[in-house]
Amino acid sequence: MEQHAPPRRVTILDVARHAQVSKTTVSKVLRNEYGASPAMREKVRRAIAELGYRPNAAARGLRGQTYTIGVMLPDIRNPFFPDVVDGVTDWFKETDYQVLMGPGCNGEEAEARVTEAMVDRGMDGLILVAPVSRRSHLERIAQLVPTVVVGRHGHSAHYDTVVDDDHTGAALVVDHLADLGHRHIAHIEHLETDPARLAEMPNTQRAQGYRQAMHRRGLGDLVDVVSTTYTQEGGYLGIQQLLDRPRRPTAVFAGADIVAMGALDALAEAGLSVPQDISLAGYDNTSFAALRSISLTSVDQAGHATGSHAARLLHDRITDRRRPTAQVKLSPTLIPRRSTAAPTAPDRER
Amino acid sequence: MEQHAPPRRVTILDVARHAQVSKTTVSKVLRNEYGASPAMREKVRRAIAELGYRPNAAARGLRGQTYTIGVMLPDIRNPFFPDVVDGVTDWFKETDYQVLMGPGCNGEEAEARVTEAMVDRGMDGLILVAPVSRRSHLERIAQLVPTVVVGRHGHSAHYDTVVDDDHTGAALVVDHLADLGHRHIAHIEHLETDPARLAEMPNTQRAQGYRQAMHRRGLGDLVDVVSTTYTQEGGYLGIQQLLDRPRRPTAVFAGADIVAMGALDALAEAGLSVPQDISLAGYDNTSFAALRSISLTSVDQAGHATGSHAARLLHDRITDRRRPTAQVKLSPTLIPRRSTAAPTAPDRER
DNA sequence: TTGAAAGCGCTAACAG
DNA sequence: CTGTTAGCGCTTTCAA
Repeated sequence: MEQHAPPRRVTILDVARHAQVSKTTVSKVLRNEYGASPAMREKVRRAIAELGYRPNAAARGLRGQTYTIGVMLPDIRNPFFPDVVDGVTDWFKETDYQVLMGPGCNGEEAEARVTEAMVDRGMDGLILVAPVSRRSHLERIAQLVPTVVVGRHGHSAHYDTVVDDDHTGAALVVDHLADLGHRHIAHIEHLETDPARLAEMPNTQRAQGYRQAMHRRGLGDLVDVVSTTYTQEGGYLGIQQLLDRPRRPTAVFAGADIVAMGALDALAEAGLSVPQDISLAGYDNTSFAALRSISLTSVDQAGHATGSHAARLLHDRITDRRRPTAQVKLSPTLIPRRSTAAPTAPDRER
Repeated sequence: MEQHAPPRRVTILDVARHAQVSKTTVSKVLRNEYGASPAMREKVRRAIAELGYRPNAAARGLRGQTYTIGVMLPDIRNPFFPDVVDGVTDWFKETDYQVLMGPGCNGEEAEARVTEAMVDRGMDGLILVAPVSRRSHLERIAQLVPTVVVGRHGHSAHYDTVVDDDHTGAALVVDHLADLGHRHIAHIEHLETDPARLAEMPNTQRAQGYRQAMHRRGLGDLVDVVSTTYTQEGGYLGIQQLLDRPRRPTAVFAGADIVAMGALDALAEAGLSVPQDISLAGYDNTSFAALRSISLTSVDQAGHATGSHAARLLHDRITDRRRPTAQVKLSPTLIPRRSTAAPTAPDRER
């Protein structure tokens, strides 16, 4: 017989009654806690299955944990982030935790809103991917709830970090291009003005790595940086500026694949072909870089590994909140493709 | 003097005491409910600000609402979905609701896990984007919590739907290609085997729309469908099969932009250029279709509008759960680009 | 219009 | 090992 009354949700008390035990025992079985005999466990398990019981997360949260992990993403359009998210969710897949994501939120205000909302909802841990918020806000959040910050250099006493070695990644690109014979290698960077964030942002590290590598290769005089943003439009504008130079670069290192996309647009518009007229490299090794019709040389950041490291660190911190913080730095690798080649007219003058 | 003790969170009771009113009054002000004088409201507002009070969502959820909307996405890698998410979040921006997303989960099992988790967390409403779960599961969820299903045809008594008119969208592509002079127009579809879902899936509608339009244009004999999947690889394999045909098509309608991406790969590999040797059209009008180096003719689905319609419907349903369900169908538009052109060797033989 | 008090479903002390 | 009981922070009757 179907019940047409509003189907009140099964509670822990229903399970207890059905299994003829106390709420406490059911609760213990639920959390795999010590203090329930195998016989009891079995009875409870059966009752849970028979009644289709599911614990109410809000009620749990009021006393203990919510078994929820919040992941804040800066921009879901950037195809690098799905890899990180996959790394996180795969790691937590085997646990009782559920991962929920805060919607793409570039900007301090939006970030604050999302992180506060996650704290309000009693999430057990937060993973903040490439946040742009000022340091003090990150610290404050981390003091309220276990937090791991991904993609931001520098270290904190309150949160763990996972970053890619952007400095080295940039050097990989410069070395690759220099090895091909390029000398005038330009870089399109994301302009960071806020001094508080400056040193911590990956874009800064990449620009710095570029400069240092250029000097190391004896190309210090040819350092040529255009400041725009890590967006498609930024790449488009960046190329326009570079093409206005009295001496055009023979190769361009775009700080992100998305920038390279816009750069490709601008180059096509200018009637220049890649890599014949100019070599182009990106950063992030997104799936679009791999497209045969684009075939963009790029730096692979191991997004999946980044995500699983972050997940593991977060889990450790949830388990022991006073453990000293850790900083994980992952090494990127260069993926050479057809968008980079030796310069046709050897750039030997100077 | 800084307090170094564990900073217990400010509760509604603290606010009440500080404002010298009752918890009830504070609660009413919080929810903008009727029954508090302007003077009281002001006092409470000030106390909230001074104490930096934020309501505990878990506690609220135990009695009333959690002010949380869950959005389930099938695959965050598909660049169409960010538009929908933006539409949703933009709509809810002005409200007290917070949007949280379930991580990309292709497959019934993963979908069930995420939706159940959202129900467990007492979310006030769910938006399921292009779910693959069987109908009965969707109905069950919708009976537990207000739900809007996006991107799935057919209608339900329990949930509202927002879909794009995929049938018409496919026809737009066929007409466009036929107008250009193409006759042998092939289609790469996503194979759907489950009869329970068959008619409801957008991919089915697109294939059907393609067939019908071909007949309408008197090209019924030339209908040519390859069944793979809506993935990059699906597009790659699809082209390989089409090129093996005794008579190759002069134009290909890929069921999704992501499929067209893979198709471009396969075409490049085969040494064929687009649109000189073959015309190619996609579906979704993702930002990558717009890239000048790709310039893919595609169908725009108005993802942002889809999202905001879904948000509005959900909000309406949360307000009145017994309102009859609504089905919103949005009209797609064709965005012609350089990947489609008149066939070079007119396909006039028959 | 205001406030006192009773829960919501669960976990954590503590008693048996 | 098991059960009783007291809250967690909020909303919601229901009196005053």
